[in-house]
Amino acid sequence: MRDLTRKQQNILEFLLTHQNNFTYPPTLDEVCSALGLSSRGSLHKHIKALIEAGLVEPSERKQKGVRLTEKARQLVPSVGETVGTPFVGYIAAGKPIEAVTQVSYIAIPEQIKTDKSCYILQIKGDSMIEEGIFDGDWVIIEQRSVARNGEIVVALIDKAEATLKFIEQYPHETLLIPANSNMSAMKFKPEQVEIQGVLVGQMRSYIK
Amino acid sequence: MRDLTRKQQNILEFLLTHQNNFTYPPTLDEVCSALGLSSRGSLHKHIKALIEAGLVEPSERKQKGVRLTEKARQLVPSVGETVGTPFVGYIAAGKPIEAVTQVSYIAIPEQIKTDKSCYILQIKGDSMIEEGIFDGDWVIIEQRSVARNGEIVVALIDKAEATLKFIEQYPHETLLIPANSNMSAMKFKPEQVEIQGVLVGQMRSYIK
DNA sequence: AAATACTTGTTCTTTATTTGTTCTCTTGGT
DNA sequence: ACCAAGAGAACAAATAAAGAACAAGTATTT
Repeated sequence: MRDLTRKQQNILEFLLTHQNNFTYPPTLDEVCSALGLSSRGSLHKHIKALIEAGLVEPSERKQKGVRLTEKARQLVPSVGETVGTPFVGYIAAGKPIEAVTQVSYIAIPEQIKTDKSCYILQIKGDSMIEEGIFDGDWVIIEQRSVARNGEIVVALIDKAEATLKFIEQYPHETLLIPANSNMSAMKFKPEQVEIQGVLVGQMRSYIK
Repeated sequence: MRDLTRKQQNILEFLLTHQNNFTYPPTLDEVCSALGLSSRGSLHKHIKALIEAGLVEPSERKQKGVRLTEKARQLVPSVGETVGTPFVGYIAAGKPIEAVTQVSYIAIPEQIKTDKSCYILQIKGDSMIEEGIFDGDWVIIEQRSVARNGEIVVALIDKAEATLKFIEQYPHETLLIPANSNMSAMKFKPEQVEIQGVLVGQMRSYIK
């Protein structure tokens, strides 16, 4: 195999960590937007290098998307190490999730994630301050659409605002409860609230 | 091998540690920022010395980062195993650090550690609860023996008790201040307090 | 089925950014 | 004076990005 540049390794890593997130192999455009690129042409050059290295199936102009070879799949990083978890954006109560232009991958320890598919958000705001979740903290969210009462969830309200709150669901209403005594619980009809994930881990940096 | 200066040994040490935590070698700029240098040019002089000593692969102007030679890797047999940051034990205010019998290594993200040598402790107790550090949380500590006022440190008191607190140091006294309004600050003579590290990161699991 | 519009993979050219390298100038310690 | 070390400027090659253009594939409409 010929040497890969750093960028090419990044792309390979992206493909490896996301082969489960796509139902079909992603098209060049999809990979582009996932990586924050705006030109298919730029990406294609990298893909070509991966094809030459025997890591991506040659596609012969068929529009089948980017498919990894068996060889690439066997590459998956050494023994039991956590692969990267995508850092997808910021969450601030009362606003939609603000996606980062370039999704980055953070290798987090298995202790603070689950074996289901997880993603990372960074907190803006103080609504969960009494739970020890501060402005600037990262939270690891397991992607799912149902939760048990008392769990902390990423909830999308009226398909517009995202927020991180405790959830309590009753037959005719759903409560979203902050952990901040200056704020009060909010009441919604169940169909207004869409669960986008459940909190499974948290981390914070004290540097700078 | 010709003699290395102290600085060159530091750089070699960094490179040896780095290779365990990342899939690709660092660029000169990355090494610079890891070591607190602000000039690539200065660093390059040292790298050149390491190349001459046969410890770093010559790079022939390719942008491949600073790669160690096989010879260099064999210098440190132990690091091959010690991937990650060591989890060394539990810290509870008023007790010595309770070391775990078997040290384990956890791969933690760069974001919550520094490039210096770090270790992990698990918290027992509530003395830092208002800082969002809860019972059961893990904290990442950078090993050093000096701290600035206002930093959170692992302090060993009278060579007997370990504790995690804010520190304030004055010429004739040292204050250790909890983040829990039920507890009060403690006052010591400077020589009673030995700093064992400074808090740089924290993480928490919500999985039962 | 044929005609049409839209996607997708591919190639190329141009422009921008990153990286390794070399130099010169300073600083601080011995 | 000597040395290790650092800052910073300058440069060329390597790498990456954007965008235009095109053809073969796919989808939609007629």
